[in-house]
Amino acid sequence: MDETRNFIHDAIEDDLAPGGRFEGRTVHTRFPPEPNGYLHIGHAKAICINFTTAEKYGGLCNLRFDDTNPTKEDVEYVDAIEQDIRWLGFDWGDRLFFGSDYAQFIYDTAEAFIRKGLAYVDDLSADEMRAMRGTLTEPGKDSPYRNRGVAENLDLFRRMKAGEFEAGAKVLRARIDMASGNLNLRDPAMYRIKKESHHRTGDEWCIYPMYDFAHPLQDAVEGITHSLCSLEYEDHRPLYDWVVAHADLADKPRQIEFARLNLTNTVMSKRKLLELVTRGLVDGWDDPRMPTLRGLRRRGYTPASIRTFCDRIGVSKVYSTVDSAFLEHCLREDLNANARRVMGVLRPVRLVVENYPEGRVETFEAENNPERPEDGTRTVPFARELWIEADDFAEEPPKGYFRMFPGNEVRLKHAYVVRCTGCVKDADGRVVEVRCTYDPATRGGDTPDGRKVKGTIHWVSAAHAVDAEVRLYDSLFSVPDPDATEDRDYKELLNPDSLEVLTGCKVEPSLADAVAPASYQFLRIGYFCVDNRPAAPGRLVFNRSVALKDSFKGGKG
RNA sequence: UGGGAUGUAGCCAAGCGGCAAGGCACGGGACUUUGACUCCCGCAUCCGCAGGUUCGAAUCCUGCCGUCCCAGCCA
Repeated sequence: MDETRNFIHDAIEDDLAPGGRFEGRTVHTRFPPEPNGYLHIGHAKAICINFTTAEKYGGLCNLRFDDTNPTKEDVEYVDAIEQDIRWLGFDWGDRLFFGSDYAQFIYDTAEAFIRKGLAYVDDLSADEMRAMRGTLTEPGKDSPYRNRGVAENLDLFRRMKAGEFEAGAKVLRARIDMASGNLNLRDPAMYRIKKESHHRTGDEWCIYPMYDFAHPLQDAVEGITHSLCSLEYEDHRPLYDWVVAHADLADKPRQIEFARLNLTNTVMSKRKLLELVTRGLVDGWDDPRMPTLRGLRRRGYTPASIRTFCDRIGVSKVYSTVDSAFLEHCLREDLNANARRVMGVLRPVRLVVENYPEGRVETFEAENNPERPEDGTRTVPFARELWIEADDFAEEPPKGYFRMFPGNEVRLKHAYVVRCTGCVKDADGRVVEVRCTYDPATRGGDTPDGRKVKGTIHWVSAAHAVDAEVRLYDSLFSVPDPDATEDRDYKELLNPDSLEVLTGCKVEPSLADAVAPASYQFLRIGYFCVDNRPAAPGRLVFNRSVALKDSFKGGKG
């Protein structure tokens, strides 16, 4: 983590250098979510950047809920957000803050701005204000209330606070420059009237500060040195600096913007994610196909894999969309190293070992993880009748196929080498049973005579197998960039095959008591986790986190 | 002549005047009791384009082109 570099680190090191803006200071960042929705992988990037940047320089990172708009925010999200950040493994110590806690301070600062002639109360309606703001290419016009005296402004502002005016009747505006090329500087609103209960301050206030006024003050009060945010705030930086410059505070935090994360085959906007949930297009915020942290968690993503991902995608100011395959790669890397291997048959077909005595059962020791010998072994039972993957048998093998087909030898992982003798089909010609004979000399799967057996397949003893439901997930959208397709509603681009539910799957008995959040590698298939929503007693549900890579390019098996 | 950013491989991304890192994806090979993992090899004579400065430019200068963001009393 120390060797990663980006332009933010460069900027911080300049600031810390002798003569720099923050020479001798402790680097202090913050993650400032608005409690109006669940966190997603895009937030994870911001969380990682803020926490790891502070850590890199021996600094601190605060968690601050940016709750300045009572109409959109809810306490229910606060807990969820805290949980998700903790789950990722970050710790804000005792530095949990709420923007609303600074309400009085921000209000006092607003009065100070009024006294300095930097703000005025405007009676214009929202529509009138918009009409007078000008356009991208034309300057705006001064409001007729722009030159009210300090005393009148102060009086009006206090009466706004006292609740004398209805919502929308008046706003406090910064007095900057109605002709600025930067629209954010055309006398932006600083305070608006909202007669609504706030999730923390209740009915104490009926005026609430706007982000542009509140955020820089919150940063400054907390002693934030580097306020890291996304690119769309670049245009707001002059305003941020303006507020900070005129506020009566020693600290002058520096805002630095970076590009937010986009991922292929998914959407990241809160609005769209919310719509997917409310329309029932997914199974809630924690649907394993959702890019929310809760969705990823339920999918089987580990905190480590997400942090590695965020670390490796880098930080820059270029609008970018990262290939989801890279996120999957990071998950496989983590799970390959840490997930125990088991055998599970998703689409079972019966295999009968003709020369194996009926009723006989023997057991084999199977390694739990070849990448971690210290994880030891487990016992798997073997008998005459087994389940194997339907895909692992082909009456007429495609080119390059080296699994089970008549006459071919294949190894049953950990057990014996068997030779396929044929199959039994039903009236419709469907294979219902595969037949084979085993070579007793190959116990454990070795070939004492040194002969090569190319194929190795997984299996489960029919008599000992445990039934399970397996959910196969794929990408939520069938196109790389659902947001970019303007001629079609993004909901039409949902991948119809993003979920396939398989019942009657057969897994080895060691999985009988598996509980979330355990992850396993089902040999030769992929990584699966126990679904973290409570299943009916005795029922096992596995979610596929990500499939194993498969370099077999032959025809369908 | 609105303002602010940004263009390095299919996708991320280093690079900061000395002769194009790395990862993902992809292709080939080795190994293999997972067609996984691992390991090799390949993958930008070129850095949006055009000029210029320089012994030397992706890095500096000029011009052009493309893309993104901004007209909430949202954040």
